[in-house]
Amino acid sequence: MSDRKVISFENIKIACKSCSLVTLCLPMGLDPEDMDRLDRIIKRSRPLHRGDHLFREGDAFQCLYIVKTGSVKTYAPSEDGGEQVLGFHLPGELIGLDAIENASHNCSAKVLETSAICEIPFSHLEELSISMPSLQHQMYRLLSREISQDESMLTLLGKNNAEERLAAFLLSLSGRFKRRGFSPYDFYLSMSRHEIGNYLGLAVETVSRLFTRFQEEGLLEVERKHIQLLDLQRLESVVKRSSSDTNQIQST
Amino acid sequence: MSDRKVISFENIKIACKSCSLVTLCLPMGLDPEDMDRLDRIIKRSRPLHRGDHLFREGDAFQCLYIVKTGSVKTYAPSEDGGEQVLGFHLPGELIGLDAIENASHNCSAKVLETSAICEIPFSHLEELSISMPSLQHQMYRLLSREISQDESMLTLLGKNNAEERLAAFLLSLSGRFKRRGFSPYDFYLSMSRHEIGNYLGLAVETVSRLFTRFQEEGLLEVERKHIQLLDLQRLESVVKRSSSDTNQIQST
DNA sequence: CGCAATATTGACCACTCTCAATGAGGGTGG
DNA sequence: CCACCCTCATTGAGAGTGGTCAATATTGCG
Repeated sequence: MSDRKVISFENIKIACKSCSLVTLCLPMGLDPEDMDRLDRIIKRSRPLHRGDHLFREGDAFQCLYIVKTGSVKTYAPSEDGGEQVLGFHLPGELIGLDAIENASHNCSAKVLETSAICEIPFSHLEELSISMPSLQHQMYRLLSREISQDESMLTLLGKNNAEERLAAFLLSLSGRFKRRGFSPYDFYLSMSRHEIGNYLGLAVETVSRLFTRFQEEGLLEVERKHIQLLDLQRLESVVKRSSSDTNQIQST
Repeated sequence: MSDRKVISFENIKIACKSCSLVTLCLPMGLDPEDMDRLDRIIKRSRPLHRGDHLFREGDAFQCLYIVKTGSVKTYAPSEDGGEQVLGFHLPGELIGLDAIENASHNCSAKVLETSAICEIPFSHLEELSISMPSLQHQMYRLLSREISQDESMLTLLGKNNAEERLAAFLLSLSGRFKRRGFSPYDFYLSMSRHEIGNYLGLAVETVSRLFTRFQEEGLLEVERKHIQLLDLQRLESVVKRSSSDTNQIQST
C-alpha cells in the first residue's frame, strides 16, 4: 500500500508480471530460463475500473487472472438477479481455477476498485507445464489450496454464528494483507456491507450491527470503508469461542 | 455397472481398477498403452468396514482414493470433538485432492459402510502426468471440478433455508446414483441424520422434521435409511423456489 | 444541489436450534 | 432366543439468533 505508484503502462506491465511470477512460482525452484518462459506468457491487462468484469458466468474460459493491485470479487449470479459472493481476491491471488473443468466460467468476476490484473492464457500455461514438472506441481498445489480454502469456508458457514463469521472474515483479510506486506491492522474494505453479508451468508443489517458492536467492545474502529483492528487476539478468540458445538458425531 | 459382482479379492482388484480408470480417464483419449501405465499404479486396498479411516487430519499425504463400492465421508474435526462434514463420496468419486498443497491431509475420511477403495499413490500419478499430457489435463479438470462443487455448496449454505438444503442434498445423491447406473429414485442413505444435518449446517431434529414433512407432502417415502424419491420435479422446485432472495447487489 | 446508493438503527417476527422425552432398531451377552 | 442396552430417530415445546421491514442518516455522484 505504501509507496507503490503506478506511473505508466510499462510499469504496470513489469510490476504485474513479477507479481504473477511470485504467485505462480514462489515455492518452486525454477531456473532462470524456465522463469523467463513463464514470464513470456503472462499478459498485462489495461487497468480496470470499479464495476468492470474480468469475465461473466458462461464466458468461454481462456485465462487465469492474478490480481496485481486492487481487488476483485467473484460471485455466482442466480436467475432472479440475486447472487452469491464466492470470494474477494486481493493482490497476488489467483482467479478462475473453477473454470477449467468445463472450459467455461461458472461464476462472474467483477473488480471492486481500480485494479491491475494479469492474464495468463491457460492453454499456454498448461502446455508449459507439460515440459516443466515444477510448474505442473505448483498448479496442482494452487488448485488444491483453493479446495482447502473453500472447505474451511464451508465450515465457517456450516458451524459459526454471525459474529464468528465476521471476525473470521476480518482476520482473513488481515492475514492476507500482512502476507503481502500491507498493514494487518489498518486497511480499507473495498467491498460493501451488502457484499460482506452476502459472502458470509448474513443480512446487511446484521453485518452493520456487528461492526457497531465490535467497535463498542473495543475490538476495532470502523468508519465507512476504513477499518482498524485494535485487538487481533481478542478477535481470534471470538472466532474460536463458541465453536463449543454440540454437533458431535459419535464414532462407531 | 450392472452385473458386477464382487466375489473374490482378485475380482475386487480388477473391478476396482477399472472403476478408477473410468474416473481418471473418462473424457480423455488415452491410448491403450498409457491406459495400462496408469492402471499399473492403481492399488486395490482390502475391503474397509464401517468406521475405518482412510486417513486422518494431519496424516502425511500419500495417496488419492477412489471409492469403488460403498461410501465415505470426509470431515474436518475440531479441537473440542466436534466436526464439520465436508462431503459424502459415492462409487467413482475421488478423495484427497485437498491434501496436495501441504502434503498433509487437512481433513479425515471415514467409511460409512463396508467399502472397496482404490489407492493411487499421488507421487506416481504426478510423475506419470508429466509424460501424459492428457492425464495432466484430466487432473486439472478433476481439481477444478472439486472447486466448482465446493462453490455450489457455499451457495447452498449461504443462501438456502433448511428445506432447500435437504432437497438439494437428496437431488445431488439422486443424480450421482443415476450417473453411476443406480436408481435415482430409490436408494439407501449410508449416513446418519446427524451427519446429514452436520453437512448441511442443520440440527438433527430439523433434518428429521423435514423428512417427515416431505413425506407428508408426498415428495418422498423414507423409512430409516431407505429412501424413495416420489417426485423429482417437485423436489427441484423446492430448491429453486425460495431463492427469490432480496439479497441482490446493485451493480455500479 | 438533489437523487440514488449505502449504512445505520429499531421493532418485530420466523426459522431453526436447544432441551427433553419417547420410541425404534440393532447388537451383545446371558 | 430373548432381554437389555446403546445409539439413532422422531416429536414437542420453548427460546434465541438473525432475517425482514421500515425509517432515518450519510455519502457519493451526476
